[in-house]
Amino acid sequence: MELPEGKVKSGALFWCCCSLSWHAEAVDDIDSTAGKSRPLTPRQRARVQTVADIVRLGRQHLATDGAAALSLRAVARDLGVVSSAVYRYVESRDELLTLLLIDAFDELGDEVDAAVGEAPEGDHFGRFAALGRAVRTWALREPACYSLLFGSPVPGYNAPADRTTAPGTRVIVSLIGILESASRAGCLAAAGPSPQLPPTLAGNLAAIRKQFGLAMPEELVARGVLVWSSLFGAVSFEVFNQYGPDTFTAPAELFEHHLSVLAGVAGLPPAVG
Amino acid sequence: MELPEGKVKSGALFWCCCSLSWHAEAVDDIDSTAGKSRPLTPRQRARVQTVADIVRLGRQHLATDGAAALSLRAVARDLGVVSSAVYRYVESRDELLTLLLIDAFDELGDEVDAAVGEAPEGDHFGRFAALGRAVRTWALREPACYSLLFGSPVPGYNAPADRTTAPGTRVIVSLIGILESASRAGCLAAAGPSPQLPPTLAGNLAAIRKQFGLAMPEELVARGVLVWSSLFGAVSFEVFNQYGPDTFTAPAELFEHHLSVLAGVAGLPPAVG
DNA sequence: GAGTTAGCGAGAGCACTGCTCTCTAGAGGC
DNA sequence: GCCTCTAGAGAGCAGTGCTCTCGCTAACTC
Repeated sequence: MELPEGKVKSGALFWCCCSLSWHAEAVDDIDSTAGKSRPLTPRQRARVQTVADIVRLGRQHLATDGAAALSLRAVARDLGVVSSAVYRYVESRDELLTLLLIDAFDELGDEVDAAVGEAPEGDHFGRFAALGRAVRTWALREPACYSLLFGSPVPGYNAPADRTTAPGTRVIVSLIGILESASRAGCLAAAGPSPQLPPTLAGNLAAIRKQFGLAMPEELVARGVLVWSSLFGAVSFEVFNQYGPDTFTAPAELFEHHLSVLAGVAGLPPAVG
Repeated sequence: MELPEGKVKSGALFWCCCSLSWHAEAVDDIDSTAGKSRPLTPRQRARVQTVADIVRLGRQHLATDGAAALSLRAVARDLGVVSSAVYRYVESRDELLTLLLIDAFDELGDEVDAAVGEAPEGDHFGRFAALGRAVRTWALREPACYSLLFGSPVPGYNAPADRTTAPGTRVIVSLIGILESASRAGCLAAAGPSPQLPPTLAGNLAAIRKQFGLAMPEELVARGVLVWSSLFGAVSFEVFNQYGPDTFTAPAELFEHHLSVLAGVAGLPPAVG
């Protein structure tokens, strides 16, 4: 019934302040009091450490068993503790999934930001390609995390939008930033003919432009959205093995080809001079 | 450990004769003897009917609970039978998943073929768009099946390649057929500049061309693969709710836009005159 | 038609899951 | 040094996949 719920619930291109759950609130309180130069008590330190251990072990299990098979009891065993004890730190299995979701989204976001940041400011294609390669590299390294974020929804699990929307939108925000700065530099123009935009879609795209203060035209925003979903489509096909094992023996070459073509779709010039 | 295994194991663009498993073999034997005009025995008829009922109930549960939560016990309850009884008909939960996988692949393939067949032979864009719309329509109607086929792999489950490869490749085979006939009609040409193909990728694409007897150049085959993964990327984003609920209020319009752009990427002229 | 066989369903059981509850020991805070 | 309060243990409930045995009976064989 609630299977087809997505990970990013309210406005993937929107986000607001994170209101944290009860456990996270506790940590948040700790942090805020720590900000007032009061050090953590030993109990608080132990608690933070234990939650971190649980997330770390959870990620290991996620990598080996997958999201749907993630077992709190197994995590408890690895932690050297009885199963009921972990409920002191994590409200439920879903809460642990949420923590892992945020962890993974942030790791992906960090790696994408770092990769994009390494390319020169004016090399728009280079920054776009760096983003794409960072997504692919992370996805291939962490297939279970990638599945959790971009694969089928975990049955019965609904990600809390207020905690996952911000980390979950970092890649598209970064991509839009790259395209927008190319547009402002006069380096963004659709190669082929552009279809006429129907009114509702045009309105949605106008809202996105307004929200981000974009100078690029709506048609190019629409193409950016297509490139975004196409990028993840290509990565998903590779991570989920949809090509079959023998069809492409050098998948990185195929991906580079796709990146070149997609850059053209987005309106980016193929390379810097 | 075995999570990141895909659904289509050996050569997604290849396929061979299906060798069926023990249960399916039994049914196969029935069919072949039936071919010799010997009617099914009452037991055999009952057996075929029961397996069909199990698959039907399994699909219902798949739709409501998702693949990872698919429970043989629940299916048994709905069948009005104790859980151990269904093991007479289905080897394991994984076997049921395989049956559902094949069922879903075939349903998708049938609907795509029917949609493509309705468009005029020479309307290459129309046939391409019909394929895309059929995939999207089916995916939105059967999100759980779509998740099973194109979402994260089910943990611990490995689809048997010999039984799933043929039904699993029907969409890409259809897409390649559309592009090839456009190419033979002289209606296929890449719009933008084409990147140089590195040797390994060129070799893989040459193998695909040879396998299908394609006249279209390798660069256009590569673009076809990109369009294929992009199509499913767009559908996945919509089915898995990656856009957020409020970003695009008319997702069909967005998809139509994507189809137009993707047709250009593949080298198809936007519409028939 | 009698005898045999094979398939079928029931039921118990094992190991596992998420999660709740109660109880106790002892570390932390005063 | 005392008291509180938290962390962990352990039992228990309801569910899962799957295996095994047992008895019934429909179907096949002679």
